[in-house]
Formats: sequence, structure tokens, C-alpha cells
Amino acid sequence: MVRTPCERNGVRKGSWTPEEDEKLVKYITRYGHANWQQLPKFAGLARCGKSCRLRWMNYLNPNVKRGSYTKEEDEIIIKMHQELGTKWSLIAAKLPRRTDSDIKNHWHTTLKKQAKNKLERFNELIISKINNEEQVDTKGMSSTSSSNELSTLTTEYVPQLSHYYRTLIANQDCLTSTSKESLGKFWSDHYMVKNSPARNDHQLPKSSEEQFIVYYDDQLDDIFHQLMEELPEKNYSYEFLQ
DNA sequence: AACATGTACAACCGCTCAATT
DNA sequence: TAATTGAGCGGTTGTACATGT
Repeated sequence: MVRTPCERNGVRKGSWTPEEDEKLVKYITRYGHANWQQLPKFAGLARCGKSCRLRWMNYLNPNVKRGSYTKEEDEIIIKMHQELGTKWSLIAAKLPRRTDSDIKNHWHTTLKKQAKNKLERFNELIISKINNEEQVDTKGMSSTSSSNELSTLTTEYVPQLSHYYRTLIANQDCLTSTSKESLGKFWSDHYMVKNSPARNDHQLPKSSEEQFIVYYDDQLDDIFHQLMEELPEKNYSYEFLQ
């Protein structure tokens, strides 16, 4: 990709030329990069410090790993994205020599789609489970493999969703701290979902139309029902399923 | 062959936050 | 303590290339 170079106030913008790259690499190799603001002036570059920093950090630094991602790296990124959201620098910290910028690009171009498909499949399976439609397999898989897939996907998504609901509960002023604690524990131990966006911003539902369905196991006692009654109904609706 | 659409990714922009003055 | 500065971060854009119609 080559951006059309342009100049504003003598500061060049756009794609870097091989000559500029060479100047930057030579300078940093020799003197380091203690001050990015001053660096372009001393390195003889008509660039802003920010541009130099970006070029070095993401492309010219020999420690940066570029090229295709392994399956393991993809899995780490997807998992970390579920846990942390778009904290690319934290995600990059788990992938040696990959940059936050490169991971972000890879996410937007490739992994986002994969993750979306996975989540849609997860919701599909959960809903069919809720509706006792396990036998009806839209993807032509057997009931057993469908259940296994659901189990795998649930393991992947529960931490994120339980965090979301725990945050929701924590923000309800009408609940006592004991209630909040019990509900918080509930989300750590049980399952949920339908129309419950697997949000990564952990915010309260934005629309009063938003609804979630609670799917839970037989061990759950009445406490959940009681506590849910304490929540202001206006904010959202919910259903209980067994 | 020509055009439209999708994909990949380099680069920029605006913002935040910590360090410094 | 407040203001300033610079580094870093995440979102977005612009463009080349690939693929589809």
C-alpha cells in the first residue's frame, strides 16, 4: 500500500520511502530513541516524531515479528479479546514480538469475522437448547456433537458474559450488598443467555427492549428468582427457563 | 476487459495519562 | 497544585491488490 506523500509545514506525511527508513534505522541504531520529538531533526528526517516512532515500533524494529499468524496466536488473540476487549497493548504483551497495531489490524481483517461466526453459533445452540430443540440440527451435525460444541463454546463465553452480568448487578443501587454478592456468585457458577450481547464494554443494556433469558441448572435455589425481583423491571425484561 | 466489491495493512488522528516544570 | 509536554494507545482512514460479476 502506498499513500500519496504530502507535506504540511515542511513535515512529510504518507508512505515512508526506503531512504527515510534507512535514515531512521541508522540513527536509532547509533543513538537510540530517547526523545522522539527531537529525533527527526537530528536524523535529518522531515517527519514528525510521532510518525518516526510508529514507523520504528511497528515496522523497522528488528525485534518485530511480521507475517502470517499461527493458529495458536489466533486462539490467544480471540481469547484475550473476549477477556480484555480492545486492549491491544495488553493482548500484544501475550504474543512476543507482535505489535499491538499489527494484532489490531489482524483482528479487524480476519479474526473479527471468525469470532462473530463463533458467537452466532453459540447463541444458536443456546437457543435451541433452551427450546429443547437439540435434535434439530441446523448445521447437519449430530445431537451429541452439537452438545459438545455447545459445551466448548459455553466454556469460552461464560467468563465474559458472567462479567457482564456481574457488572450489571453491581450497578443496581436497589440491591443490598448481600444480594449483589449472591447474584455475583450465581453468574460465576451458572449459565445464561439469549439476546444478551456478548459485550466487551461491560455496560448496562442501552435499550429498554433488551432482554435476556436465563438458563440454569437444577441446583439453583429460589434466591435467584427473589433477587431478580428486586431489580427495576423498567430497565430490561428477563425470563426463567428450566 | 472493465468495473465493483472485498481484503489487507500502513499510516494518521485524537485522546489519555504520567512525568516534568 | 496547575499547566505543559511527550509517549503511548485505540479508532479510523486511505490505498493497493485480489476476487467476483
